[in-house]
Amino acid sequence: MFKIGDFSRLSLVTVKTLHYYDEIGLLKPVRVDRFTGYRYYSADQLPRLNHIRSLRSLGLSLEQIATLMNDSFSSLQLRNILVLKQAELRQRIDDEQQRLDKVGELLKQIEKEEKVPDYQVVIKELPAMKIASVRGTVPTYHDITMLIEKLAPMRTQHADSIVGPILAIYHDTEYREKEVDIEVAIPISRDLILPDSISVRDLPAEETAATTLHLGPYGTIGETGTALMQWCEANGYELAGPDREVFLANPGDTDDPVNYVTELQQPVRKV
Amino acid sequence: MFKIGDFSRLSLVTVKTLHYYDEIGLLKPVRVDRFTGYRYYSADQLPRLNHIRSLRSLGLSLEQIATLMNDSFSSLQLRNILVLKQAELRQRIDDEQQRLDKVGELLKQIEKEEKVPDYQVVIKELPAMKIASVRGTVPTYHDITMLIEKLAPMRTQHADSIVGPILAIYHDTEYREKEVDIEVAIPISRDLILPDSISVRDLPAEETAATTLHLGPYGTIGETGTALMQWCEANGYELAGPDREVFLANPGDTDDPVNYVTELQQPVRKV
DNA sequence: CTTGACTCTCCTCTTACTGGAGGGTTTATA
DNA sequence: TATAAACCCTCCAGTAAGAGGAGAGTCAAG
Repeated sequence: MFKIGDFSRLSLVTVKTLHYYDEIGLLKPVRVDRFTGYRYYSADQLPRLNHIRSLRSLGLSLEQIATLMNDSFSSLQLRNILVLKQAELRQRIDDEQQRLDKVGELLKQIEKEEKVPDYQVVIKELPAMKIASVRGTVPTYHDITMLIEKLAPMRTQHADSIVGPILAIYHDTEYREKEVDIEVAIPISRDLILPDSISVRDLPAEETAATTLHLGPYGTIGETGTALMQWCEANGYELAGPDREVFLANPGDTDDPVNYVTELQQPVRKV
Repeated sequence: MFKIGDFSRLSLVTVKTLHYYDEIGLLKPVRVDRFTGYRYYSADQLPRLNHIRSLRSLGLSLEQIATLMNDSFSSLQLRNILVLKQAELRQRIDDEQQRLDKVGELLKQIEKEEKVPDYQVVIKELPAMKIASVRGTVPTYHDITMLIEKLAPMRTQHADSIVGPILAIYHDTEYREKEVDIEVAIPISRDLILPDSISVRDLPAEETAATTLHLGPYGTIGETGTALMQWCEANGYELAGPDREVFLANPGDTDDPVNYVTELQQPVRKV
């Protein structure tokens, strides 16, 4: 029988860890002195401890290890947990790899431009969503309100199905001041039965989009849009689909135009 | 100005997270009502929050982000932190990949044998170490004590340089009962000036070794060794170098032979 | 005026330990 | 036999980044 210090040296596991394993019942000393509280371990416990450390080095949690070792661990249980762990590890490696790529790109940008990149523009993924929308060609950008009004019944009758802020999709492939082809949409959670004027469709995901926020009234939104396009060009992206405006905070939410928040989204592709 | 709930919906960041960022001073609301304690955010704070989330998605800690954003963040600082993160991510991916490989191997073994693998045998890496040693051919295994005695001055005069338990290396390429070529060694932390009978050398690392514990007196250590060899053969490893015995708990440490602990180590290579 | 939606602070919980304070025990030495 | 060094104990606090919840106060609509 060894005192905890000796056992620690034998096993190359710290005393603190042994205390902890005792506390959670994973590895209890073979004897505890009733009066002094001293823990005594026997050499036979080394294999169990090795087993624990071995499973831990695979990344299993102590809880998983405990279940494995208590329930007269069947190989089937072990297999299940390992398969789970395998999936988790694959996922994690994937994530970390993506992060690494992102970090690398950012670094390249810094080296090249010798300055901090412009965080006003954020590259992100636009998730797929189901939308209720009206599309039409209106005389000027301003007349978008006509389209928005057509969606009014949504707000009143299907408020509980709305899962996101209203947005506009600009279908013109070129910029134009007049006769603009706009689709106004509201994200919904499920198919709805709606008047003919409103259609329901799936808006597909966009893998990468350059996005930026426009704060305040809509008067200067054109400049913000232009700046976004320029950013895309300057950073080696090409436009890949109709751009969107997401009205995060709009006249329906707040009274003071200074509080309006709009996200401009431009799907892009790395050239 | 938005109440925290609205700001949370705008930014897609939970209220709890905003509370936390306020608490650690990373993003303070633009106004806090003196009487109700209600937090009010302004739309201008969205870019900063986006910036924070963007850096976090790269895996930076909030502390790092805070320094970056407080110190009127220079691109040089950002670069340094990113390079650091890059190295860390590479390391992590490497580790996880190794874990994944290990898990995969273990799974294959389970599928094949339909049983829980034998945890008595652990595959691990033997680190390189500097040793003080004596090597000689002794009549029988038992006479290893003669060699150990030659190392006695180490224990008395250089006790503070000893960094591990005493071990034996069996240099015979074939098993033999008599005239055994043994090296007895003690791991040390630095070069020492020693009598001619004791030499100092670097013991190289072994990438993979099958190891097992032998508990109790040395009488049956032969059987344990044989079992280890058989395990290697059965599991598709071939022997790759002289085997070792590490005397984790030996007559110098404990009186009762039942407490002896010896680790048998056999360097191997996957065939 | 009430109801329901929001918000506040404060508390605990998460993993697998590490570090330390304050106090008792063992063992070797003088 | 006294004492010092080494060893051991329990209990507490802390880690990162919030999540979850209790209990109480606040706000807006009908």
